Amino acid sequence: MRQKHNIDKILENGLELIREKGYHNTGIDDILKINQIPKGSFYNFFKSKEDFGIKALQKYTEQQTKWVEEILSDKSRTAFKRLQYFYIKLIAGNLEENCRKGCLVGNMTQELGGLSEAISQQADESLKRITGIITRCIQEGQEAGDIRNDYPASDLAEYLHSSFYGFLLRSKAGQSRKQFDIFMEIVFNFIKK
Amino acid sequence: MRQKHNIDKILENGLELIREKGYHNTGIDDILKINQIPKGSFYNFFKSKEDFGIKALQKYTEQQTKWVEEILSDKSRTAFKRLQYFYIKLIAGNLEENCRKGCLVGNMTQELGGLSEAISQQADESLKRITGIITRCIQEGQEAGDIRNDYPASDLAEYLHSSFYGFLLRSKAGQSRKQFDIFMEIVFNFIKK
DNA sequence: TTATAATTAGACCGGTCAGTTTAAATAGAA
DNA sequence: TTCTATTTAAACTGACCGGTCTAATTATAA
Repeated sequence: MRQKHNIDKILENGLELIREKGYHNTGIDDILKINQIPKGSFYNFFKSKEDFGIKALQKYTEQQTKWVEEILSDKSRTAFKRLQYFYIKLIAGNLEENCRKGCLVGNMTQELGGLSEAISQQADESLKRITGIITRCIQEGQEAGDIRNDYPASDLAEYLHSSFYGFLLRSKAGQSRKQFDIFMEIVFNFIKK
Repeated sequence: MRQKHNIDKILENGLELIREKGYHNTGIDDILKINQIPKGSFYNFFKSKEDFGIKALQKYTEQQTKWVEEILSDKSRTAFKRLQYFYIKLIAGNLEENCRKGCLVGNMTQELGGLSEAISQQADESLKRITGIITRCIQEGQEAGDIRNDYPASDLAEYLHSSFYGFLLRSKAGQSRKQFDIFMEIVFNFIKK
């Protein structure tokens, strides 16, 4: 029998809900309601809430990597400028949401990092995928000579992206704009050659 | 009537629970159980779960500030070395807990930042207190000449501490040791003169 | 057409959620 | 001692939690 409901759509709507409200603060019923599906269908597609969480994380990561890849492979800018543009875009999106939602990967890592081994693993995988893309861009910049090369590209990528998560977190409590300015100024001052 | 139960102790035990399991994943009943108190007493001391959360945050911040203040005012080391020592200690404590628990302020900011205005405010207040102490130490280092002075001390403090939260978050998903090494190496390379 | 398997549907399960209520115990003030 | 106010105690409320169950529906294969 062909599916009446669209699993991708269910994931996207649910993922957005978890990103906003958190994992434990989002009930299965909330996900059913926003998608207008009965419970039986949900448990036909996903074997548990945790399973849904993992698949939501995968879906989100797919979307993100696609977007990052696009920006960081645009050869019309230098690698350095591409990275700057990437984080400017990220920050702009965050400010539009009043810094209330953040990143699903970061949020779930924080909330479930010590609690669910399966979700920790998926989060780690997601983070590796993104930093992998950033690493390649930094490598390019190092070879071109606009990014410092006294550190391995992978370390600089880890530094860049992990730091960003810190400022993302900080902005959730308040004073958002200023935090991001400090991040952009200092971090890009450090990596430039 | 004098209190039979100790509010401070209730806060400390409850705070530890929330730090481990998260705010929404910790029930009032869990807090009652660990403290061996009935519900009536809890609601006699705290007007709601949110109220408990705020007071737990305050308690935790008190403890933290006291500890930070102690380390960062030890004049037997240079300001730079004091900061290094502070983060080494912080990281060591985190590794001991297998990076599973993190920081209550960070955790609650992430989980409740967009959801509870009252808790966001308390978290912001807590973060300001800590970065304030770090700022003063950096200022000292700038005057003594071992920390770069081309940025305001407050910006460097914000940079240091927010970045640290990012690495703390990252370590919850995996590869902990390596993340912290990158943090220490790069961040202190940047702030040194 | 009939048999089979996947999907849809929602009532239902025991347990837990934050919070209320009522009453007993206990303290200090008078 | 008596009065009053606070604290202790736990049963209780209605809503919601993740998850199960059975039945009806639907599509495909034989």
